[in-house]
Amino acid sequence: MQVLAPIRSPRWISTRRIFEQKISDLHKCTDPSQLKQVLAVIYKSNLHTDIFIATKLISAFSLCRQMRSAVTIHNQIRQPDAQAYNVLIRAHVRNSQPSQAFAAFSQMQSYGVRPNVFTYPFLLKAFSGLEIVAATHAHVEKFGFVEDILVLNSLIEAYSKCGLMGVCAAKKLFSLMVQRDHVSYNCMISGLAKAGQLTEARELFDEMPERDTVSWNAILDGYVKSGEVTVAFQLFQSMPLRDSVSWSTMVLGYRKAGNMEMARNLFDEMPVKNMVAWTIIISGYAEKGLLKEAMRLYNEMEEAGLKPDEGTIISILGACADSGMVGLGRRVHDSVKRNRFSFSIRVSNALVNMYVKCGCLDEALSIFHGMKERNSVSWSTMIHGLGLHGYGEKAVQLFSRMTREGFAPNKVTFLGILSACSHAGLVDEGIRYFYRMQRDYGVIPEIEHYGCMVDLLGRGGRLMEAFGLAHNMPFEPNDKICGALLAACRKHYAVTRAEDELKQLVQLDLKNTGNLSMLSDIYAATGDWTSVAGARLCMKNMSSEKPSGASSIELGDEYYEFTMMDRSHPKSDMIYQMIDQLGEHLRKIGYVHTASC
DNA sequence: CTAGGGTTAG
Repeated sequence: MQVLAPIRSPRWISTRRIFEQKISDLHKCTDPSQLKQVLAVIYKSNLHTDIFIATKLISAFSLCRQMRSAVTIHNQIRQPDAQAYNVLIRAHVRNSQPSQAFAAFSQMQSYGVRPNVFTYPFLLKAFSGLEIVAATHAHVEKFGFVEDILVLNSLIEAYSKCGLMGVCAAKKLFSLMVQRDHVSYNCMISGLAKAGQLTEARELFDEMPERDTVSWNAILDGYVKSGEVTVAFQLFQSMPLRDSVSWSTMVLGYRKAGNMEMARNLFDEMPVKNMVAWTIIISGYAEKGLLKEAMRLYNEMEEAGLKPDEGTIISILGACADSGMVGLGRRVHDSVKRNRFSFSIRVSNALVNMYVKCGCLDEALSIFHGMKERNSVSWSTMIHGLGLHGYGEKAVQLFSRMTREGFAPNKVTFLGILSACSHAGLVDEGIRYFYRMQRDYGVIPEIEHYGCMVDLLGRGGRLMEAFGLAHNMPFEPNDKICGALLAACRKHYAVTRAEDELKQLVQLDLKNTGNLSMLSDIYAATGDWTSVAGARLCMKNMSSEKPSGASSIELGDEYYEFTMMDRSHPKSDMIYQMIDQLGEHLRKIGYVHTASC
């Protein structure tokens, strides 16, 4: 970094003014080791207690995820003022540490430092949840900032992120505002659009005195999020000014509608392609299983001199995980290493998840164990991953290690450990976790937890308990629950015993081909071939409405996806011949195929 | 202070 070049020895620094000049550009420094050098020089000159210099340093360290240094510097300020706290709060928010942000705010109050109007916008960014936003609102009233447009805009934004109730509160606040600027309108429009209240958002948009591009983008996003690409596109075409946000929103809209051609056309036409647009288009191809295109664009992006940012990496890795594209995943992993993009927790989590989902458990484990810092997502992902690969005992061990290291398991962690127990046949262990979850950790079971439990009991052969739980749980059974019950019946040949209950449950989701396929297996096991034919016919009729599950494999540079009875491959005749030969061979060596499973 | 992509759950 050029700014730092002149600061070579303490001799250069005679006065604080020189430092001020050098330090005003400090936030441009993205290399932690360079920052540490600067810090050393500053310590020598004993200027680290200076508020101005310290706040600059906190900002700079927080931008390259060096929060420990940022906090240390803050603690050494002699008499921190509101600005010093604001910077610290923003630093925590930037690094996804909402509870630390709140802690800083509390500390500020306990030291009697009065917040200013800039405190709340930062603070509110850290919060999610109606209660905490409402509490902050009360605080704002107590300290007499209710007239400030900056604070009110932030409150509207924060409220409208809290679901329908929050949007109501935001509307109320908005209507009571004496003065509104374009930001107030934009916050409100975006909030309404995100809550799906498009008509109201549109009305507000139409009545706005002045529209800049941000308002258009907010309403555009609303239409895209609710699946109205055509309306969005009409709006897009009538916009007076389109920026990269408008373009990328439209590209996302078409990707979501499954229209990658149109998404690609728009992407190609984009005057300035930024990281977000690249991310959307590459993840789109990856999500659809179009490995070559995804790979080609990824290379093209890097050749254009663009370095993927954290969002890009996380997004593409997520798409790789969903489609099993370990090749692209490795490619992304390589560029993370090459660009010395320090492995943030979220990037590492995304990598662990990708390797787990692509079947590379060893690589997932090695990244997980190499992480300097972990959060509950890291633990949950790894626990679930171990379970997925059949290592139930290891998952249980990791769960204990997680709690020993002071991480509170959340509802997702329990889904992971419950499914791990289920896969490994650890029935009693699983039941214990289900109770501990509620008693020791106050996690209230949701329908997914009941799904895991039904699966756990069912697989373990405790069918009646499984059915009992499905009947008595405080939720209506869904297709997942039915699926778990059907799988259990199929596995344990408990056809007649469960049939009545089953029929009742199956009514719920006849559209799920996976469940129907299991049902037909069960009929086959009892020799009820008429019902088998019925179920198969039903599936065939449905196949036009809903795609059935597909499997995929990556061989060399090619990625193949295939479904049941798939004949799309040019060599499918040969493939099926090979399958027949394999079957013949298996029969010869004594394998008996059963119609059930 | 306002707009776009983004890690854990069958």
